[in-house]
Amino acid sequence: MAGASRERIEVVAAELLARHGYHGLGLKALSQAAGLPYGSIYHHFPGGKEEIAVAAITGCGERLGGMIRGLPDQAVVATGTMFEAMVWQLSDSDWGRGCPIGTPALDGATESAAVREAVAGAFAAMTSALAERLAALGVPGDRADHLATTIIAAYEGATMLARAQRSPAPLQAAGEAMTALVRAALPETP
Amino acid sequence: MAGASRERIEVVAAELLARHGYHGLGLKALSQAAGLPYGSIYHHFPGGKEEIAVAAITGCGERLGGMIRGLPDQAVVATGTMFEAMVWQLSDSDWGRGCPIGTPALDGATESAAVREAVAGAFAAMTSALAERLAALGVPGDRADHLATTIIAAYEGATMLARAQRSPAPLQAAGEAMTALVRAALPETP
DNA sequence: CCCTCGCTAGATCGATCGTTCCAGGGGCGT
DNA sequence: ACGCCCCTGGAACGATCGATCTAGCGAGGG
Repeated sequence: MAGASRERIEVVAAELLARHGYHGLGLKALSQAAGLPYGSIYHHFPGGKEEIAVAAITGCGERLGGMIRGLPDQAVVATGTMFEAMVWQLSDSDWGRGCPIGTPALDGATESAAVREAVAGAFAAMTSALAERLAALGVPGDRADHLATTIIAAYEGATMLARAQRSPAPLQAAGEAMTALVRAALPETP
Repeated sequence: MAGASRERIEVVAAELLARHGYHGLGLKALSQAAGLPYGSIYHHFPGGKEEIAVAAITGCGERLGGMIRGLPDQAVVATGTMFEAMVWQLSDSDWGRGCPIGTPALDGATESAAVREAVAGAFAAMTSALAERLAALGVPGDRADHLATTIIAAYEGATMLARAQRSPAPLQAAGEAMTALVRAALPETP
C-alpha cells in the first residue's frame, strides 16, 4: 500500500503526542514504535517533526469530529458518556495517554505557529461538530456554540486533572455537570 | 536576603512553565531571565530542573488557593470573573502565558512522577479552596467538591482553547456557563 | 534482462540540553 | 584583621535531539 507507512507514522505520532506532548515527541522513538527506519520518516514527511505533528493533530481532529457527528442523539444529550471514554483510555494506559490534541496544545503552541494552528483547527472541528448536534436537538444557534465550546473545554481540563490525580473523579464530575448543562439548554427534557 | 534569589528563580520558573511547559523550561533561559549565573541555580536547587519545577508549581498552587480564599463572596458566585483574569493574562502576553500549573501538567506528567504529584497537589489546593467557599455559600458538601472540580477543569480547558485560537471566546463562554452552574447550585439566588 | 524509482536503512552532523565541577568574591562573627 | 562560608560566575562534559546525507533493496515496465 502506498500510504500505509505514512498512515502508521501518523497514528503512532498521535499516540506519542497524547502521552508526551509536542516536545516529548521523539523522532527516534517514533520510528522505533512505528517499526520503520529513521530515514523513512523524512521521506514521508520532509517537513520533519512539525509536519508530522500537524498531520497527526489535524487527522485526530477530523476523526473526532466525525465521531461526534455519528453519535446517537441520546449520547449527545448525556454528554457525560464522552467523558467516560477518556476514563477508559486513561486507566488502560496507566494514566499516560491523554488527548492527542490537548496534550500538544499547551507545550507546542509557543514553539510552532503551525502546530498551534493545527490544534486550533482540530478544536474548531470538534466544537462545530458538537454545536451542530446540539443545534439539531433544539438549542438556539449561538447558545449551541457557547455550550459546545464549554463542553470541549471541560473535557480537556478534566482530562488534565484526571491524569495528574490518577483518578476518574474529575472526568466523572465534569461529565455529570456537562450533562446537566445540556439538559438545561434543551427546549424540553424528556 | 537569604531566600531572595531562590524566590526569584521560583517566580521566573513559573513564568517559563506557564509559557513553554516542563520540557520547554530551559535552565539556561531561566538563569538568564532571573539575572543569575548558571551555577546559582544548582546551588539553590540541587535537585535540578525537577526540583525547580516542583517548587514553582507547588508555590503557585498555594498562592492561587490563598487567592481564592481571599475573594469576596460575589466574585465566588460570579465565577466568570476568575476566567476574565486569564483573558487579561493571555492577551497581555500575546497568548503565550497560560496557567503555570496546567501547562506543565500534561507534558511533565509522563516525564517525572514528582512533577505529576506537585501538579496534583496544586490542583487539589485550588479545588479544595474553591469547594470550601462554595460550601460556605450553602452548596451541600459533595456537590461543592464536584462543582469546584468542574470549574477548575473548565478553567484549564478554556485556557487551552483560548491560547490555541488566540481568542477570549472560550474563556468567556466557559466562564458564563460556570457562573450559571454555581447559581443553579446555590440554595437561593438573590 | 536491466533500468528506474519509491522506499528502506542507518551513519553522521551540529546544536542544545541538563548536569557537574571548580574558582573567585564578599559579608559575617570572632 | 582574619578566616569561614554562602553565593556568584562560567567553563566543560556527556547525552540526546532534529535534521541531513548517501547507499542499497526490490517490484514493475521497456
